[in-house]
Amino acid sequence: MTAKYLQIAADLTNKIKHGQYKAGELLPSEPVLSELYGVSRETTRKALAELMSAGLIQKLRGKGSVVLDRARFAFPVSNIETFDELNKQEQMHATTEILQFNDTKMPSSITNQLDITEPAATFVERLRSINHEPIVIDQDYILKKYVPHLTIEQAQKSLYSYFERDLGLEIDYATKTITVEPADKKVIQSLQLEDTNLVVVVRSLTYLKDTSFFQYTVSLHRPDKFKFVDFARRKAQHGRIIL
Amino acid sequence: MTAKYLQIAADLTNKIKHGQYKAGELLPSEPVLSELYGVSRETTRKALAELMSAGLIQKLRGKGSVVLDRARFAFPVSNIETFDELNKQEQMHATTEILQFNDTKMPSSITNQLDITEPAATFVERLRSINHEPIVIDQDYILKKYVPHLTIEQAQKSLYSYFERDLGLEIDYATKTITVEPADKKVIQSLQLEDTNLVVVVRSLTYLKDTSFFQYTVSLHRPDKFKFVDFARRKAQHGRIIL
DNA sequence: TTATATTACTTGTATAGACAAGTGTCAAAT
DNA sequence: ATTTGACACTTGTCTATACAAGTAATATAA
Repeated sequence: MTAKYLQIAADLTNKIKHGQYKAGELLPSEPVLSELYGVSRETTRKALAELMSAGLIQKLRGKGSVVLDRARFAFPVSNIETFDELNKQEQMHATTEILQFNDTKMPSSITNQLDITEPAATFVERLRSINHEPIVIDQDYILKKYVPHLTIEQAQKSLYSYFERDLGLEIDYATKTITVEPADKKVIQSLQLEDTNLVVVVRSLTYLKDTSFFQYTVSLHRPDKFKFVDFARRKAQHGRIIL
Repeated sequence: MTAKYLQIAADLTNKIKHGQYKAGELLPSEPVLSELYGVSRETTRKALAELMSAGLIQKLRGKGSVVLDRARFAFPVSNIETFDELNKQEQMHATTEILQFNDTKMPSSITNQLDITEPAATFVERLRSINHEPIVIDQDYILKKYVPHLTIEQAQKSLYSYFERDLGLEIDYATKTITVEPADKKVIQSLQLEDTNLVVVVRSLTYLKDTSFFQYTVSLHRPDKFKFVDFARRKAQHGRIIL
């Protein structure tokens, strides 16, 4: 049973998504929503806090909660985090080619910093293409401790749905860095780079709900196909540019 | 008077920062903290929720709140959002050269999407360098409606401190996109690009607390000096890569 | 007409209490 | 020795209530 406030948040999100509450309009006030859903005001406020942190509404003291216009930008790609989900939702001919698949250890650049007791890992390198254009190379190091029996078939599909649905792993948070770096010849060839030797490198350290580190990913993006979108509130700081 | 839960959050943040609570350790439990600060449990929980969303702790049901190791990465640059603050905190010889400063209108690419009634704006283009190395060009369009009398002296210093401290503007949220694009000759020269003609482009739309749009910024980064760090929880989605 | 209060809304903060649910320990039963 | 159960902890959810503070419209007084 999921919590009431999450159900309410999901319901409100849907209603915004489908235009029942339009950008620029005010949502019903907290007491009204509370009456509507049959919950206390605090529960309603928790639901609204979810929409707030997702950038869907802005709460204005003394006035109400406005629906933000960001919906226009955010929704078409919302909740798409993996290549596989993208493939299903959009009408695109997306393919995944496995370049490498073997046992290895977590790179020392990671184990140096995180004191990992069992560095045994599976390495998967995949080339992702859309409409026969290579877009990105994903290099994944997945700790054997949490995913002992990864097969090449699962890597062909979606790793995340295997982790979460089949294995029940609860992926919770990640730290990411984005840089631009020169690529080696193999990468240049795989991504069919022509005018440049630079690629966008996204490095992700992914953690489970219980704070255990379990996956390191290096994504090499073709610079002309890369776009990163961020919504950031001033105080609770997320993305940050370091000079 | 700032809220109790924010004071508690700030206090806990400091204590984590100064090693009073170390990475991997558990914070005192919610009832204990509540007793310590003399507040109710719900107030304590609000404070912990702040640390949670900042990525400082992870709450574990049935166990407690662990201090995350991310502190190591996040703190040296924490709260540094502007070039001016960076200059003060770090021991770096940072300079700002104003390339352009004039009246203009908000670009049509923006006014097309946001229906702005008064597009009159101030344009500021600045070249930022560290240790005599050019790092980034910032192009700011600031609506006259909110900042009528911007001077070249303020642009030389920090725009944000002028907006927030002097004018009392409450900056609240922003949408950002990061892409990699070819630069024109002027930019190539200013940034002293050699091996490439690509720059990292960060476009920001900045909004006030009352949801009014007031600033558009285009930052052109030298690719070899660019680094973006993000902490993202799985559900409340922030940074997102779009293919 | 203009300024000032009143009033009725809105969200923000804080409290006290209750129960659910997950974790770990230790004792008792098997 | 192993499993089971009770217990004492932890955080998660939800309620009901109260007051503070910001907004906007209206009525009142100057």
